[in-house]
Amino acid sequence: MHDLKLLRERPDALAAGMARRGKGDVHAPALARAAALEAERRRLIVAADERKAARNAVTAEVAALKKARQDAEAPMARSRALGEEIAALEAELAALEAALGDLLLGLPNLVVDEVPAGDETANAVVKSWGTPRPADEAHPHWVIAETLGLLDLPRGAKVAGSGFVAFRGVGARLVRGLMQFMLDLHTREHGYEEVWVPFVVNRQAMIGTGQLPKFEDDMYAVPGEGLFLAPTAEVPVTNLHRDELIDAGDLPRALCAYTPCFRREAGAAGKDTRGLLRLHQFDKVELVRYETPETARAALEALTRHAETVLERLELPYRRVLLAAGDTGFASAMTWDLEVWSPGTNKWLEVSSCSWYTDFQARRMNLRYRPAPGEKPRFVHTLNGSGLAFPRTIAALLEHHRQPDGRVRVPDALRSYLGADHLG
RNA sequence: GGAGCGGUGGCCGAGAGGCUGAAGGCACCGGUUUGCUAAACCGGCAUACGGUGGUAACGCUGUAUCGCGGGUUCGAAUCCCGCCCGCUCCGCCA
Repeated sequence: MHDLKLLRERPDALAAGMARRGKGDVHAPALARAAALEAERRRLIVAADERKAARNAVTAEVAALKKARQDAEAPMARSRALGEEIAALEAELAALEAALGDLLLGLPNLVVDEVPAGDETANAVVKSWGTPRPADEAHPHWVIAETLGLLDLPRGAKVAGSGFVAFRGVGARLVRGLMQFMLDLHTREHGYEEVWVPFVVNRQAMIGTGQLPKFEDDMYAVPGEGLFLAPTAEVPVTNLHRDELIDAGDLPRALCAYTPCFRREAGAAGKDTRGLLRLHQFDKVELVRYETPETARAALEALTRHAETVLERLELPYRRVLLAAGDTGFASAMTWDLEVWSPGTNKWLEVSSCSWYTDFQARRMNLRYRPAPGEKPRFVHTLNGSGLAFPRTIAALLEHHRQPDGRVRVPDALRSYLGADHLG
């Protein structure tokens, strides 16, 4: 959500910013319409406010007359007439603001200057870590996992459909171990507060972080309840402080949470569907930060390092990719993806997306802070990133640490959680 | 699911048709006093959206806001209806 003042005073800047996302002027009609509605909105406010002021004056007259026990019928009639005009203007205003709100909620965030313009072909690898194991397409993770009995794809599909998986035995324990390992790392070494949150969220929360209204088709809805299965912990965790005014002394705040994530992936049928690459339900530990505008950029680097540390401890080669404007998510102003190397599929797999939302989400959530006593509230800057998503991490782990004897070496960091140094 | 009670500013808490953007307190800010701190005293202290003046910080001004949405009324924090949330009790339940 953008500041209406920006729409009014710098519509060109808004349009230019949207254009950097590389999809031509797709937002130009909405911007033009929003600007027109905004002008009309002000006209209606002025008209309505004038009449309200008049009514308030008339009402005071009535009170004075009544107190003096005099006839007040004339001002009462005037007030009634004003009331009807006000009601008509307000009805018009409400309809207009609803339309304007819909338009504004559908406009993406502006990216910051250091984000390259263009589509995903302009994405830039800014960092690499580790030595990727040569491609070994004979041993993709789904083969390794089924051979070792970690994963039961057919039975997952049996109970919920394709895109839902069952882990078994040591595989299930691996999931639990990853959850504990990641939460321990972020809480003990990176200073995050662990939270455990609802896995379903209401519509307002989904609007707050930007999933709605635009991406409703990708979400699982709970019929009749007005609820959605959380597509990422970003939604329940970031919305925890919705509609709050935070003391500056309480910033920054760093929260981390494990949650399952549910995504319909409505437009993705047939793409990367083997094994653990793309699921309707998966697990993730998420990092969320509330920052001031001054600290937010540095916090994005810090949060991304926290996610990278997970990969380093798991001894998995990865690279950091700065997303170009056109590939940057709807609500994000800047995103670094972390991609882990998957020798079994000969691909880099996205396992984390670390984003800085500037004040875009905070406006939608009405999440503010007071910089100093006596100063006016400002919107908080929000950030989040996976630290990490489990399935692709597991895929890379199995493929990368597979030994010639077919067993999988467990990295040191994970051994105490699994109680074993090998799988299989 | 049923019954009762409640939701007021950053926080606590009065108010029960007009004099209430809202008493009082806490917190916070400025000042007086003070060896320092504390205390005491004086003053200040909501937000949003408009209009207007200023490069701006901000000033002046209007409107709205007492959980949300409707209604009654010349006028609603206050009365009525619906909804949401919280607490207590009952029922059901892992």
